[in-house]
Amino acid sequence: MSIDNITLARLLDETASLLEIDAADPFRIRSYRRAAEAVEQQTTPLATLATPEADPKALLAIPGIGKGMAANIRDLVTTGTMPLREELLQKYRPTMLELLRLPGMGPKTVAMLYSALEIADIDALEAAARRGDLLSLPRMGQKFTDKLLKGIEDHRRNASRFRIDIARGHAERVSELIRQFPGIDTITPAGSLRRGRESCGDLDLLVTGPACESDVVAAAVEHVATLPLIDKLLARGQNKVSFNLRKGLQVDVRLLPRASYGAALQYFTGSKHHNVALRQRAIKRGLTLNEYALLRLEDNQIIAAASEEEIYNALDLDYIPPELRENCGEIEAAEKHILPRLITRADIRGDVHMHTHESDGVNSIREMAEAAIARGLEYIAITDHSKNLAMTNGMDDKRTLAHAQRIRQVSDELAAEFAAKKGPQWARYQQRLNDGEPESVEPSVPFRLLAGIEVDILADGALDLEDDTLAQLDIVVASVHSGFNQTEEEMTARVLRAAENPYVQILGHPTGRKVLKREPYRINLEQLLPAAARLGIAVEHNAAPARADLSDINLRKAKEFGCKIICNTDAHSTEELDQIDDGIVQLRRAWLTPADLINTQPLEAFLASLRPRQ
DNA sequence: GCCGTTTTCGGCCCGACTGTTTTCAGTCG
Repeated sequence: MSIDNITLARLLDETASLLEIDAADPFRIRSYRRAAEAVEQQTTPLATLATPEADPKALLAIPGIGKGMAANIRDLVTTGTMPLREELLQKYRPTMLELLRLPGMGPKTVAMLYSALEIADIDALEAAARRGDLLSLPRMGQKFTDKLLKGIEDHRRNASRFRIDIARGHAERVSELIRQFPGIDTITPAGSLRRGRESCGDLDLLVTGPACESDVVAAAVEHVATLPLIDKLLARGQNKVSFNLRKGLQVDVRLLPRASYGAALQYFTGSKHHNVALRQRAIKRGLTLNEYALLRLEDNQIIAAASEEEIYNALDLDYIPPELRENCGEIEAAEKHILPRLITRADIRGDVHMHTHESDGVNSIREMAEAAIARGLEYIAITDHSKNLAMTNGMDDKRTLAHAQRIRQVSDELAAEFAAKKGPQWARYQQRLNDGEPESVEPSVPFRLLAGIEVDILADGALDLEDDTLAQLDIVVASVHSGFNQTEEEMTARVLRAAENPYVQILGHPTGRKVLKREPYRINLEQLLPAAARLGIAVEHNAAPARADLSDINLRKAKEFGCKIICNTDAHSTEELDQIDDGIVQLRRAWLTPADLINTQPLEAFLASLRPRQ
């Protein structure tokens, strides 16, 4: 069993932490961290590049991987460990890495606790803190001990991160309360939420407006520090407030004058590595970048500060969208003016995976269609569950065909209304005109509903409906919903067999991956994606964070293998159609353009790009 | 340990906050 990139990255990152505890050269530590990040971002499994037969230059081609790190990676791949790591683990204990996750605990403190009291894990630390043993150590008073005990408690209760849509919900609730203070104009979530990471460790909210100017900001800080939803106030400075929400999520609020808002937004959006690279670039130009401004070094003259665009432009770069700021080539692309035109919501024309109350959805066919029209879509497919999913009231062959007939009937009704210049499409157009939307154009084609199915892939790879039934539908999405206890090989073979069925056009949520939850099943994408590309079958990027999706890395893989990629919501209600935004963020992080997705095409072209029907 | 438009050595990003301090080290983002 070969080691995967995520594990490889984790081992390198742990080595960096051990080096920190060992008080090693900070630049050496940084290079281990950078290597870990680089490894995590790779789309090809490094285990295949680290074999004796592989081209030795392949690893060196990755930025941040030099001769030494390549040797480390080869050791990790062949032996599962590496000399430096083993040496450090002789000296320290692996449980010390967990101590570093406690708030206020850094490498120096961990090292000191180990040498003074031989404390190497959380239990021992807690016991020592309760006995008052820590008070005898330098720079450790009662206040530190109390904070540490609370930190241990929080850590035990909730050591996990928050899924992006949950975090965004919290951000909106907090923002609403902050906005009640007079003189607050803008509140922007920064950090990993703005970059569209799938999960957030904490929330960064940047606030600006007249009330944030430095001479009056104290009152606004007071307002934020006393918000009713604060569980525990963590820190409070001149223009910064940190607190925990009851769910355990940490929120950092910064109140900033308008003049430096762009610099702050840039700074706190990150990522850390992107910012480091940007500041290095600034220095080479005789400038320095901090959270207040881009300054000229010689006379501290402000070059740019109010907007991110100004800052990037002053560094001779095109504006870089937050989703790309991971120091993975975006700076070079911005310099050469070759950043991709990333997908936006307006590019998505169709959504061909959703459910109604015929199976486990909550809305009717017509309601889903009207909601899709209201969101500017041109076509959708209704794909309710098939019979194997009894608990969702899945449909047998007969019900499937009857349902298809009703879907086409609604489509015809809407088309008739459209022809008569009535109905939801014209209503939306009229609404947009009234709202004064300049780009609003008269709708020219009627909205279309496609009759589809989300057919179940059984344990042996067969489908649970007859081919004759599938042949009479417009869209067939096939997905796995049961039998997750199979091995990776079995699961891959199962889905591949289903993909051989000529009526299957789309593989629904192919990885079945659930963010921040245990994976329901493992599948070998290195086999599945090329096969899908060869068969002309589309792979779905499921937009819903709550269910399953292709992460940005898997999306890049799918593109590299030449797959047709489609982004669907798998909505079970009209509101869930908005989850397309969560899917788009991942597409953007993967550097995908509208041309990389097939449901950015008008209906006829979209249908033509699907696998041809028999 | 990495890297190169100050290149094979000598650099490598920046500031705020906290707790325990009388000037700062450590942590954090």
